[in-house]
Amino acid sequence: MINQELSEIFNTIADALEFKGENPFKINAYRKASRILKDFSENLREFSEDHPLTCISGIGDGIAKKIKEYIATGKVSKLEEVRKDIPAGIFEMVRIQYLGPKTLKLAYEKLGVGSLKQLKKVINDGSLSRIPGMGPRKVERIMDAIHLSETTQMKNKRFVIGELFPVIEEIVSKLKNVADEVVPCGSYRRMKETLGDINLLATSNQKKKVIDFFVSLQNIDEVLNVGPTKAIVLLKNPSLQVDLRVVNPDSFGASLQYFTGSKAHNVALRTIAKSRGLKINEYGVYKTNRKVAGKTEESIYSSIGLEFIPPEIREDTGEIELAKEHALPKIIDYRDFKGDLHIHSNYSDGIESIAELANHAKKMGFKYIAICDHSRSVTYAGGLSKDKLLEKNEEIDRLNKKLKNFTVLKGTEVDILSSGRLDYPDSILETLDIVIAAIHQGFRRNVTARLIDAMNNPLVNIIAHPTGRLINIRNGYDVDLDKVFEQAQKTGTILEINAYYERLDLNDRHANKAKSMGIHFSIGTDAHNIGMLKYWKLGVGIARRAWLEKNDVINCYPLRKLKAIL
DNA sequence: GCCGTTTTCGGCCCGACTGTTTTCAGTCG
Repeated sequence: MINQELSEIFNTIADALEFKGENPFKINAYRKASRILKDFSENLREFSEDHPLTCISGIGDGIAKKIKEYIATGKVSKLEEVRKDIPAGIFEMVRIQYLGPKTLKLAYEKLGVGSLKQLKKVINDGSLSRIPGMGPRKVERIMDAIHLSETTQMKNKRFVIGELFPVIEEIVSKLKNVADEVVPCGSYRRMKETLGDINLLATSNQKKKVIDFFVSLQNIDEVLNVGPTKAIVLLKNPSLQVDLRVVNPDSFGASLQYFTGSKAHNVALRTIAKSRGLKINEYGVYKTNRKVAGKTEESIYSSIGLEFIPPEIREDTGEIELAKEHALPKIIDYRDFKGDLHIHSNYSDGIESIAELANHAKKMGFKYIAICDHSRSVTYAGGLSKDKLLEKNEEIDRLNKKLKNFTVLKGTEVDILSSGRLDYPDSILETLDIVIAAIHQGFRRNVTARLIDAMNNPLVNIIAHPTGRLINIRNGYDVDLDKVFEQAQKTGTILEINAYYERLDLNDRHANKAKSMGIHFSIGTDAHNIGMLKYWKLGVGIARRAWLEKNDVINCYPLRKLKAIL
């Protein structure tokens, strides 16, 4: 993907300039561009055809020119130029913790170190620690970091957010024994689909006590960093970094804001504050030495004239400009969610009975659920024969008579076969309240055409997990999403945001694009057991990141309106 | 290299922790 490639190129240019000791602000401009392009929602090649690249905030004439050069020629001459006289090994070593540009430059100039192999040599023979400015402890730290980077292969490894739910929950509940408040922040609070680390914020007037407790928790492999208000540890299993910051209760809002990020969002906020003669840090907002805000997160935003911005959209992708105008859309709230529309029961490959699922969902506060078991061809997942499906319908009818203020919808996740046909005839689909069509086979066979055919059937309400990707496991189907979106727009077909944590499909960027075309969405956990129902929140999180509003998501509709749209 | 509710020039977020220093540089988030 070209965006990714350009992102890496500008990051490497930044590394090179940093090694050379050039203007830090110029370096920062490249880093910023790298970050922007990595998360940019459109394909840059196509985007550049009908937009000036400089309309992207953070991309100016210089970088725009380099992007165009890359599109035209497949290379960026600036990159060739700056890395010409730097050994290639430097670019690998700079990824290792504690090996920054200054340290690498020192080792290069004094000892000619240009590769990891050479670095290890000067560590082992003691020459590195004899350089002025270095010392035994610094060298030891570097040695550990090298070891870590070689043994764990966790280079840039990001964890799927749902996998970390239990890990976060456990640490938070333990910390609550010693701290007043404990809140997970960072990309978890922003509901990104993957997390690189865990950031925890605690409030307490006895900070040291909280920190001491934290660094002595079980399951800690190594304490990387510990001070009076902050500690960083490396967990054993899973092997990831957890940062804890402890502040006084009166700084809670400021710290929450600071620790939630994103970094780009925070930098933009602090810049606005500065232009207004204010200073934002993690303790509050200050006018010279007087604190003017900090207790709540809302107070931080209002102190610099901004509307409150929900965590999930703090990515500096236009939310700040709208907040200045007090014109942010009212994005879907977790409380708007009325029920899960994609659940499997023990009729196919789920664990629990429909009654058990219904009772549990009702306790969770849902108003309805849809039971959408697999269709007959999906034999490996216990797909239902026609007769079995009709039998299931009858069971649901009986159950609905007994349930109060709760409804089970009769559904299916019907397969779109390799031939392009649906796995049930229309006469069967007609007996259902909700029909989700999905591809589980033939991932490379005319996927786009098959999806379009399915959408042309008026009995099909929803397309499940439209791209078929599994995060960190496999790429999606061979599908042209633009065509799928066009067809969904034309036919009024609803697209699923599958909330299972390995899918999250559509993702935030796709959903945002589809919304702009007026497409509606349904959120389904694809739960195969009761424990998976809780991941509905991930679906809403993705919807929020996609800037969807209540009306865009059919799970927010009361039952009558839901049935009407189906 | 980017950007503009002081500006097309002259700024560019802010602080914690570590280690090597005797007041601060480097790295990280």
